[in-house]
Amino acid sequence: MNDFSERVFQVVREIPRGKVTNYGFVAFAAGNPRASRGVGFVLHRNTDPVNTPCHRVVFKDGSLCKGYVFGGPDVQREKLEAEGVQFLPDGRVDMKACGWFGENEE
DNA sequence: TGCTTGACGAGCG
DNA sequence: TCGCTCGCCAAGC
Repeated sequence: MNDFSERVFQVVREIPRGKVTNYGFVAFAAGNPRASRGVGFVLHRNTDPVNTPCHRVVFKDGSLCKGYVFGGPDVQREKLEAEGVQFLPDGRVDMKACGWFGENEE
């Protein structure tokens, strides 16, 4: 495990329940604002989905990741809805209401 | 050992 | 405003 991926996992674990964030913020928090692609790869190789809620990480516009490997976007959406995340009519996450960008507004 | 790929994001034309 | 390209990182072949 490398420092970058460690930070990625740490940031994801800090996402409050019922909140979501995007790859760009995770990359920024991990120390590489432009490494969003690397974040996606690290989360794709996530070996501990229980402690690392990668389903709380979505696209910048709130879209779910089509490559979600733990059941698909449909399962990812169910997990988020179960945590209280609000969805828009077009199927995207309401980032304005549930977006988390390091703010301690738990 | 080096190139390519993959759950993305931002900048520029 | 839309589309293309580059940047980043790690793993697989």
